Amino acid sequence: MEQRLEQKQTQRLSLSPQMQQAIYLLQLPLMELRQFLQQQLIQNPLLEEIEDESSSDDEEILKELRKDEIEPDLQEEMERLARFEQEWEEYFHSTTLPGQEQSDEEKEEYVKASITKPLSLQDHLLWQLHLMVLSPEERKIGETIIGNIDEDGYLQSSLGEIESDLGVSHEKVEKVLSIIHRFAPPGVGARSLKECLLLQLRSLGKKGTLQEKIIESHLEDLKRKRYKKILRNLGISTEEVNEAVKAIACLEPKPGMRISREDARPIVPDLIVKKVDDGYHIMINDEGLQRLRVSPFYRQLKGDGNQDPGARQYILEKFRAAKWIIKSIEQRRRTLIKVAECIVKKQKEFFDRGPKWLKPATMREIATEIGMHESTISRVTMEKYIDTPHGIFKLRHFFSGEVATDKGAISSRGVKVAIQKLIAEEDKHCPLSDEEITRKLQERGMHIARRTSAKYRRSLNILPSNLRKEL
DNA sequence: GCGAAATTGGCACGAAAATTGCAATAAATAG
DNA sequence: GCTATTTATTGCAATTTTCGTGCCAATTTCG
Repeated sequence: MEQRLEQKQTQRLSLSPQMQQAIYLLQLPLMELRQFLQQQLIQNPLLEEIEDESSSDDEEILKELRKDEIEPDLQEEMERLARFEQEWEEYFHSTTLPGQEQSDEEKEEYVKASITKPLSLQDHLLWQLHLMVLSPEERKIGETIIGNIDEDGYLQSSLGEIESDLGVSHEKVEKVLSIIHRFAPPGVGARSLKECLLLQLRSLGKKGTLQEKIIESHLEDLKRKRYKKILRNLGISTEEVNEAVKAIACLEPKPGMRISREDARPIVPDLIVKKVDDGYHIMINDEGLQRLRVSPFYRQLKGDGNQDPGARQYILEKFRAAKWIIKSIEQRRRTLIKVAECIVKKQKEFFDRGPKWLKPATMREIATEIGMHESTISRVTMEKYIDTPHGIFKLRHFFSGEVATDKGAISSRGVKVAIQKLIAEEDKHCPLSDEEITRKLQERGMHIARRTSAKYRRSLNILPSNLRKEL
């Protein structure tokens, strides 16, 4: 075996910490940007929020970047001086040295802590448990059971594990579990889908019904739509099966999801597109976003040579940080608009005619068009939403692969829309197989493989043909 | 109930696209 | 005019993920 020593020369471009932070700001969605700015307002005394709407024009902010001195009111000045002295004291006595800012982890922790956590399923169940009259032992068992319930609402560990962990009898655990089974949302604490559905039926007062019988003994047949087998075995009519199946379909297979859905936060779009006479107007949604400026008073202090060198150093540092934040926000704004404008231009048909008309597009294409790097596009479009006349979409929605057709390329999303339409129009008693769907698409000039149309169908949450078949 | 045909989906593969970790330097400006 | 300091560049490349497809085994349907 031969051993060699090789020397390799590579060239790398690296980023300054400032640039990295600018990139970090670029990828923040609106809500998180608000939190970041809030945090900066607390940490940096030189930053202040512009409250007066009339002076909050973009021009005003840009002027702030150039430094126009503004005389503050005397009273205000005195108050600020008092505040500054106090802050300087704190700064001087703090262990953090200039330039040695909080670590990223600390910042992240701070942001995490400042987000109020929504009430989880567990909190919800514990609250109900504490309303019950129970012995301390039963309460302890209850808490352990609830701790083992996943977010779907199912009990993840076996009763045996809970018994041995707590050193209590099987009967006691069974008893507490049966209490939890009566909690809301119905079906919570079940160990299987069957138990979950039966619990829900019981809570609806439907004990001993046909629905219960079907779940009890034919759940697998029900899943696979073997209706004929069910009606043969139970000796019932097609109508009865149909009715029971409809009722069972109304039950919630994942009861825990109800709670997490209730807690789901509304989507706040970062961008808004409005139709105007000759095209589209794109706006940044900065509702609730703080407008910042460097405090004119501190700016004056910065220029004042008769101060303690430590104080001067502190002000200079905070001044730079404040200026950088204001500039980065402005840069983020410009880039976001630039990318959105390019997307709207490229997807004009989508905006004019609807979701079906989405064109294929990649980040690389957009990047080349606006003269930026694709990694920038990736960061800009990360977790951001755009409000369009056709609804709110993720910015990423406008990027999709292409599928060759007889009349040029169309987006894969366009093909999905076509599949959806084909299935909506099919004969429900004799649904289209993936092979047939593929053939029909090819007739329409869309050339994709059978495997691909099957994957598209699956991504649309559409069941295979045998499971779509109705009686 | 059997066997052939039809259907579906897991796996693997290669290509393309997207994501992520780096931690500079030339040009402009201030002193 | 020289030196020190600040500013302006949203980039490059390695890695990871996604996508489209063929193969093939498992499952379902149908006669």
